[in-house]
Amino acid sequence: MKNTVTIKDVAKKAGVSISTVSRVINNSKPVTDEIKKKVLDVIEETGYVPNPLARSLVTKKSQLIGVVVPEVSDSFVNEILNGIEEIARMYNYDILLSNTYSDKNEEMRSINLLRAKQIEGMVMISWDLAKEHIDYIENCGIPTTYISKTARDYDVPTVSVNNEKATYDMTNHLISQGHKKIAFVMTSAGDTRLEKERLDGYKSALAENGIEFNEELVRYGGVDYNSGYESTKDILEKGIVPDAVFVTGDEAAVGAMNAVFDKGFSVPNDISVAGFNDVKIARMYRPKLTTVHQPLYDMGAVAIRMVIKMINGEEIEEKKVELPHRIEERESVIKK
Amino acid sequence: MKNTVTIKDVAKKAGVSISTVSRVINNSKPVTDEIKKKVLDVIEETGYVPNPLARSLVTKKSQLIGVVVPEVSDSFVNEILNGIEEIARMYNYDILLSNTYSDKNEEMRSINLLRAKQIEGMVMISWDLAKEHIDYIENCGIPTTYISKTARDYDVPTVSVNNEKATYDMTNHLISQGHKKIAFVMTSAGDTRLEKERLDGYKSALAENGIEFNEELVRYGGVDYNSGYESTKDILEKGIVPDAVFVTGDEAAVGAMNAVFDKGFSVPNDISVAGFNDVKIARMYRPKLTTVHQPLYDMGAVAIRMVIKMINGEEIEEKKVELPHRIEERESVIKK
DNA sequence: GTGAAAGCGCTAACAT
DNA sequence: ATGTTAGCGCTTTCAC
Repeated sequence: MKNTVTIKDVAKKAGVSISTVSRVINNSKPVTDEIKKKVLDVIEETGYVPNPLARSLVTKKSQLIGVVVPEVSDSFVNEILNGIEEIARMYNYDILLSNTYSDKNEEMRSINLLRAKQIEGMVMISWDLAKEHIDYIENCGIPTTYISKTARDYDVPTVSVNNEKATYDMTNHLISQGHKKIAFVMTSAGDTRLEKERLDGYKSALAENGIEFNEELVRYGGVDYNSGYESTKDILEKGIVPDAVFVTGDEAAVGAMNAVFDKGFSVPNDISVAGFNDVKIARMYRPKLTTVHQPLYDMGAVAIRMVIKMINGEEIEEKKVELPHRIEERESVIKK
Repeated sequence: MKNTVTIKDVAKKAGVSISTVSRVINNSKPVTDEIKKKVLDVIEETGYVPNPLARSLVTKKSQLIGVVVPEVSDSFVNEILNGIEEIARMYNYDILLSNTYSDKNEEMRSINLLRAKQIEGMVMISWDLAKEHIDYIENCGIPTTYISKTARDYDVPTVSVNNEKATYDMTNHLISQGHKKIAFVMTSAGDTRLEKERLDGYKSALAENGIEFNEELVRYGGVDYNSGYESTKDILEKGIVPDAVFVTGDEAAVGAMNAVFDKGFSVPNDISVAGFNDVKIARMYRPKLTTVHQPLYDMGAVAIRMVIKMINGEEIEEKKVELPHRIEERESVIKK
């Protein structure tokens, strides 16, 4: 029923040795044109497809790249995934996918599972990647690129945008629109470099414009809708009414907008709201979300290209790739 | 660097034959407790992991299931994917993912790629699956479950909700809220059974309530935001102002709401809008979308369970699985 | 330029 | 209960 025709069958039918067949399918050694044609014909005729398992067993190349993600259904994740998938396919790699639900144990389990499957490389997407896991991966020698808030702290290949600059830019934009009291809702909780960078970007924009930093205006939470909602609600319930709230994630920013609505204010008339990432929902929600655009598809594409380079033993000129961001002005921020 | 310890190494170190090692790791034949412990110790100590490639080569089992999807970033798709992923992992299968972007050629390419990778089974998610592709898959003998608007027309395993009933229910709900002039925006274009079922559901609810069917109120389009937007805009621009618009997809329904807004109407005060699927955005958008809830996660879970059953040669009692739906009343539909 | 043969790491008869 | 051996389908020396 299934593809049961092997290299042996082809060899026999073509009246040559299996080595010759191997040579023509891999173009590994010169073969007489005539004999090559013959073999190709037989392959065509029989519908022979080389068994990659057998091939991998000897070459130690699986043409498999593992991708571990916190959750496919997160839009930040799946827009990156699109880029990974497309480039991988271009290079004839297949993607082995693994969800971790941001669970540390699941994450380790995924790594091991993928490793056992003989993946040649890996793209690791994680909100909050533990140092031990990075060490473990690096120790296994699996060529890996990281897209993670935390991985940027270590000497491993990562791709991201310039978060400090991006945060700075948006804060500045908000200020330029006349906003002074700007709440800052961060979609991360730990003490990571990314967080520090973002906070720095926020603070320095404030400072440059002579606005005093106010700890009460900042919140730490998760990337999801709910975190944004709760953080913003909390601010409002503390009696603070900011001019604008800047949330470092779009789904969370939508949560923030809803919290503003639910507290009886209007976006953007009473309070402006800005996001970060520019995922699909930023364009679908009304008011359309003003946000920091990250080239998510490209980030995935670049990440997997780096992995493939490493697999091929090529040197990576730049371990810390930073892609350009921009402020995407839409409707949720207006001049005050 | 990488896991280079093989079964041979373990055998030598444990002072037994490789068959014995094989037996303990597979629990395939009885082994003396003492010797088993010894082997286990060595495995522990060396960090030995069996090479699944070699194993697959002989057993002809790859523990790989292919999943082909139109696009990971579609929320309908990725919520299903979550279910697939989790159950697959439970059964120790890995997921090989392939995006088709709804392109017929890419779809065929994906099938062949996955097949070459020796997948044992497949879940096929497609908006509009060609008969030839189904035939091809079935002909290859790859155990496959389909989640597709079109596959339900054929004698292959599928999972879905009862679309006629679901459409009927929502239309009825709308009518019960006092709506009479109900626009029906479908997220499919072809002449498929699903489409017919949905249209039937819509029509029969109308008929039962003595409302005349009006061709001018129905539109055919895609599943995306934009299709919903354009279809609804078109209705409004034809000078038709419906009481409600029922869109058979949530992202498209959000598009519909925005079209309503952009034409100067309010949802739900002027026009009610209902969706289908109940994906994340239905809960995030304001007004929250009243929609037909489909158990997407479960659909994925069931689909892959069916595939695994087929792989194991078990009989599938029910080829056409229908999961329960329900009307999720939120804010976008109100009494007229 | 082509074929023979070894071997990748493992499982599954077949012996013992 | 354990060891020996023959492959699984392929690539790759190594001869010719």
